[in-house]
Amino acid sequence: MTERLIQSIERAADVLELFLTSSEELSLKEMSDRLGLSKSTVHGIIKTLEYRGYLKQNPNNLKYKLGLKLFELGNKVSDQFDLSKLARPIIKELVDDLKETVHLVVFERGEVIYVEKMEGPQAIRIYSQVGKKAPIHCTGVGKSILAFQDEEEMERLLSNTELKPYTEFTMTDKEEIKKHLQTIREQGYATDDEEIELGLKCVAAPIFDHHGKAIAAISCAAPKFRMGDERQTEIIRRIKEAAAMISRNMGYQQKPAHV
Amino acid sequence: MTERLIQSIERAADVLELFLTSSEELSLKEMSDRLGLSKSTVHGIIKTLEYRGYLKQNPNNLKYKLGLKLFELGNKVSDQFDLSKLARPIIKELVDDLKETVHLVVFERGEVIYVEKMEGPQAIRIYSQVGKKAPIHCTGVGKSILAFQDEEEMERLLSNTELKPYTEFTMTDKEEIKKHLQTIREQGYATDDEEIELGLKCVAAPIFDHHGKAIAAISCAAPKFRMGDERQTEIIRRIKEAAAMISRNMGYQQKPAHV
DNA sequence: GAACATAATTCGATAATGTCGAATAGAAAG
DNA sequence: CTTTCTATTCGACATTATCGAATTATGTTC
Repeated sequence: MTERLIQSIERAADVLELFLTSSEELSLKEMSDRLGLSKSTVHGIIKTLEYRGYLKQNPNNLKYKLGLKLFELGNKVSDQFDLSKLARPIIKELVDDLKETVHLVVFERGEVIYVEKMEGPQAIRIYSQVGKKAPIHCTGVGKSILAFQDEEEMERLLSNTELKPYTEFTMTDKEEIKKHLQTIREQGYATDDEEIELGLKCVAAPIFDHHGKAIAAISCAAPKFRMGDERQTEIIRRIKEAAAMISRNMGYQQKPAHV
Repeated sequence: MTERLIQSIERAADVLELFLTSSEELSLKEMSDRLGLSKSTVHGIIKTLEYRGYLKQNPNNLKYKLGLKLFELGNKVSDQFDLSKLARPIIKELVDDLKETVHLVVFERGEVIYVEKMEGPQAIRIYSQVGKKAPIHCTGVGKSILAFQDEEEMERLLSNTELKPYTEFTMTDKEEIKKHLQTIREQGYATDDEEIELGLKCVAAPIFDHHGKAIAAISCAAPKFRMGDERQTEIIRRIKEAAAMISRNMGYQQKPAHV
């Protein structure tokens, strides 16, 4: 298959994706510089995107930011995820019972992305990470998905990722992580013990599609002081149960080897 | 300014926006038919969008749906809304005190779109409408924004909108609505009494930017049985207060005529 | 399981369209 | 008011997106 991709659409995508890495407004010049394209080219792209509501120009400084049309489309996406729809009531029940925050992530194109979040009543932070990428080496969800990929994919993912240390407990050695993933595979769940944020503990389990591929995960996050051994055991049970339930609803039949 | 828009980017936008009106997956043929373009043209567009993560092909039926990249971008949008960031803590306080669901909408390009939602503990429906359009003639937020546009804009909006009846209480007569908007202007808030959904009452107030233009609104929604006269008066007070606070933080100075 | 029907994908030729560099207009800074 | 940015427009040209036809894949019926 000779990819016959359309240049100007790719460039439009390049423009939009500039905003993923910089949280501020961008000027035409900044964009054309960063993309290595002429100003007039980028200008044409930008004006088209603006006309369609994908970008919005700030009249004060003439800079651009992402437009509402993307918001509309973005919110339509999760509607189209059978997974989200299907998982939502199960997550709701988890939150109601455990009174802690539960996340749903999906794994696509080598990225783990938060798609759903329900906060427990005791939630402290209101800041959402929905729509953001989860690091694969230091989150429960990332590790539980990683652990159930085939050897090749796992290797590829670990190599393509900067194993950035978030806290003093973050594992940054590839071999150490791979050994740890083995344990996760055996247990059927992953934990994150202050590996991404001090004081935060997480329990996560993978969700399988009908092919048996780990395509998503759910996790329960709580401050460390509310995640003692006994309670953690209870949460592990519930998270594994919920993940298995969602997997089953996704058409996953076969009992996994690790159960 | 002769618009020099880029055709293939516009067509890519056309493709994506097909998904806003149909909630199912779409096949290549459906899309090329609906757009009146050749299959190969649309195919090129689709494959580019898929390659970049804006579309995703379902391997079972070869149909396409929106991709995760849009989800990522969409969630980045609200980060860039100063408004959302700024309003969030104020909304949070409202929800905590009133124990009811509060919405934030913004008005852009002639559309009123839900951008933020916080549910009270007694919320019944978990289904979110974030990212969706609010009808302007039968929602508190829609009406409160409408009421504070200039005559010309108001007329234009009312004419371009199908005044669809959602319940037996929906106002569908343009003149009746315009008269009602006058009252809203005088009061500084709008209510929705089962106009969009039976059993649901709403109180909303507009938010003004530094030019004094109504660019957003917040509302509090509750089942009718929890919105008696006395409680409604309290909610009106709180919603107006919150909207005024947000407006002030947006740089709105001048006291509006209606206060 | 073969034959048909329908849809997806690829290919080649062509004209249209997106691209660039230069010119102009518009802000901001000195 | 001049200078220096940056945003925007314009004209010419070659690239590139487009279409229709051909091919491959899928799934449907008997």
